[in-house]
Amino acid sequence: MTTASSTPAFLAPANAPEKVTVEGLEEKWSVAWDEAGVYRFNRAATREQIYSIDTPPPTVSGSLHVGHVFSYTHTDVVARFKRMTGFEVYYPMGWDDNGLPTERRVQNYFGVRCDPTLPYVENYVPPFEGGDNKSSKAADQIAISRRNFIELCEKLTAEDEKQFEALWRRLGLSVDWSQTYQTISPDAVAVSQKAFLNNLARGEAYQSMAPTLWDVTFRTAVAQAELEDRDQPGAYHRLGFNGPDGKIFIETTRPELLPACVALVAHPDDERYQGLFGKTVRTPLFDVEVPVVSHRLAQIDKGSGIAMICTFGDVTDVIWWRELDLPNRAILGFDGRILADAPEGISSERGLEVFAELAGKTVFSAKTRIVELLTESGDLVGEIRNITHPVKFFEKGDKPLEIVSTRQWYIRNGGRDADLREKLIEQGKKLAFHPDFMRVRYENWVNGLTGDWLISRQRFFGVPIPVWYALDADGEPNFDAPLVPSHDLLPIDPSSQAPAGFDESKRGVPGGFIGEVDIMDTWATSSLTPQLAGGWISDPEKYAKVYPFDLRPQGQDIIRTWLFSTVLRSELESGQLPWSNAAISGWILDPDRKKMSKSKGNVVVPAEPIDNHGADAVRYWAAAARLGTDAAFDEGQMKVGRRLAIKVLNAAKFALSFEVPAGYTEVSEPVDQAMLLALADVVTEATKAFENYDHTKALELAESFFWNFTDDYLELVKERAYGQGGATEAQQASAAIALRKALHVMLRLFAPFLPYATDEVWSWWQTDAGSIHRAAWPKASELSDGLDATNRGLLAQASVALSGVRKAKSDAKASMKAEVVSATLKAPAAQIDQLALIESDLRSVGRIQALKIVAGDELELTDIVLAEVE
RNA sequence: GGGCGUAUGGCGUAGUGGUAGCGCGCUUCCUUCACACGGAAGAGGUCACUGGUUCGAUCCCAGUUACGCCCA
Repeated sequence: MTTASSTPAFLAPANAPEKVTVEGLEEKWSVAWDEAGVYRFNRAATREQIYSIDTPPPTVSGSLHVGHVFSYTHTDVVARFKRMTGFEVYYPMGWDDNGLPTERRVQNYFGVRCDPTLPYVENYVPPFEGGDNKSSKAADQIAISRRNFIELCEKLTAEDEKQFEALWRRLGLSVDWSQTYQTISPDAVAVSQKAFLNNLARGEAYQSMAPTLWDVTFRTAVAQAELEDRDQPGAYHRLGFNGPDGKIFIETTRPELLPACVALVAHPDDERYQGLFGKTVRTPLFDVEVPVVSHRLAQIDKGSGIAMICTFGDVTDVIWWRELDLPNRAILGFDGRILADAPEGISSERGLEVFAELAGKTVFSAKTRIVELLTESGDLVGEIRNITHPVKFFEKGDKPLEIVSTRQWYIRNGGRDADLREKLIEQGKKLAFHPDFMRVRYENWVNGLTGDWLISRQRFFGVPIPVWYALDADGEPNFDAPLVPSHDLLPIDPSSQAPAGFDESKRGVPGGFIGEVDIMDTWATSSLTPQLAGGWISDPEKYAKVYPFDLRPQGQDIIRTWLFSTVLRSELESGQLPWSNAAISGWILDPDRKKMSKSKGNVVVPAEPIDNHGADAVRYWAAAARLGTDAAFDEGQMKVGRRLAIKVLNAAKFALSFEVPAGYTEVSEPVDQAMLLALADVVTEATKAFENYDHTKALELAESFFWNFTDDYLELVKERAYGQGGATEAQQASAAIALRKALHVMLRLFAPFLPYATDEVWSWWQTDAGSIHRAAWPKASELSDGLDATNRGLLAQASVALSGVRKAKSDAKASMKAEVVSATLKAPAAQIDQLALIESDLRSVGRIQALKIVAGDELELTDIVLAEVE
């Protein structure tokens, strides 16, 4: 409460411009906020005073679309609310410049490619700059070192980052722009490597030689999280195997893997094959003896019920191979072509001949050829049946994944460890998801994990796995005991730096060492955004104050990747949740309810709606959609937002135009008190909604109050506020003070949504208070203290009466300013005394010369007699 | 095939176990002393479908259908 001696802030003299407009507010205020450091994080605050946000780093090599504007606005609204409620908000911005999109963009833009075996070149100048970003041929690209490649990446992404930042500033994100990070910066590499080395030291990271899902285009291993099933055309081929008692027919979609066949399998309960289990059959063409085995995963009703197991046609083959302890006769190379040498097992002259013919062929050509051969030999019987079936793809790839045996790095994620899985589920229960049902997606993913997290990638651009391997006297690497760097040397690149105790001359020679050439999955870095954003290595003091974070905003599509992997790394590293709240935004759909995506070509560039409608308007549209709910791109909503912003400016100018007669500080009139009491309820409810991460409801409450305020209250009291209609000075002052008090509160309720319009108005009269965005969030008690609660509801009654006047005039097609000679207000007996209190205001606004108030059933204005108009 | 979500006037959306709100659009009007980037009044909905619980269901339960997303 203000004391009697000081003038309350809302009574400060106001200086509104003659003509108000939303035009130009963005340029004016984004500069002003920056100069005043309104959003700068004050690191002197204690942990309890800090609200920290693990902001999603946008991919800078992609382009922004309105979906980004949508979800980042949701976060900003929360940040602004928290800042106003007294928190010191840590709201950094990251740039994701790691990964394949950037790699490809740099290749095409500069005409280079990365070869980590090459040495670094000082002051390197690329062959050209500004490629058209269409794919250039690998053969035309100049090979350069990893460090040079990364430097070019940083150069290119720095440009993108500037554009992104400019857009975010225009949108009004209250980010502290001195707190940014990049996922490919030396610090990010060091953070990723340190976390990895910790995982290794604790036994959570390990290597394994295993069949691995492999993308032949990108020539890299692919993790479970990057898989997707796509329906593909395929065909069943019926092949005859030579059994002890004649032909055994199997059906396969992959006849080209016949040389990799290691067994036939049927279900243990399948009557038809009981006699064959334990016996051997011979493969057609290749004459290899393979056993007939039983396994529960064999499907009785699929094809002939018996299938061939190959190394490896699909993930089921891997399970059979592992569980049944079968030999490995892999025939596919990393390039997706049939290997030059026949696998062990093929020994017949004809078998070797056939294999030699297939060697070097792609899977596709090999299939064509082997079908011809099988047809000639009569082993392929019946018609080839075309089908459509789901096939595993790398989500960024366009060829089906193959399975090859490779040495890879993994991090334990609970896929093979029930205890860890249980712990992760427990952590998920402790995390407050907004909306709550999103937790189920997390739990489904954790429970559906089938293996550990494969983190090594056979790419060049990214965070190197920071280990070396000692070479023995024969030059064979010892993979079981990797050599690791000490943490103070991070970041390191094992392909250009030597491990402790060696120098470069020992690289690749017997008794020397080799560096690991693989890099990490980009999620291995992204999963550490709390550590990156918080300064785990670079600023431990700050890190202690912001971690665990308070909020992780993100999209629903990356719950299984980003959210899960971050929870995992945090659990492994510190045994706690990385944040206490996860706010999940929905999708932006185009007006036809289709998800916006680049491939559909229906993307809206975010600068356009901001240009057309203004930042406040675009923010209004975004904020009107609840978390977790998809929203349509709706320019109509933006127009509504723009109208709201304009109305706020105009209503404020009007409300501030009424002078408060000197000496008065009280809101004495019942209807004025009623308005303030109603607003107090709005403050209570809106605050509650915000605290529940329901910004939409907070906006709705503020908005609907505001429109009532302008449409009814302002109309009702303006004559009195002007001092007309026989109002006393005290009555005039009551209205003028109430208007200012209400405005003072409403502006703050709108500030998170309409940062530009609200700060503009604030600056007209709250000149000593600084930006509204550092003002205190309103409290209900500011309004309701000292008021008579029995006046609550009076404004609603006045509105009903006011509607009656308007309807009568509208029906008569008369102006709202038409004179009314007489009218009768009927009201329930209990309300008559109350209504008498606003009789004067009602007569003023309605231009009613004589108003009778009588008892009736319900509140109603009747017997309206309009003055004669010539 | 499994999981999750959604279904409310032409469109976009709130909401509640007891007469269904709002915005856009539409119709009819009204200006210019805050706002025509405005204001007023009005028309328009059997709350997807089928059952169940209940005195009463748009809301709770079960099932169906459609759509979206995720997973297999």
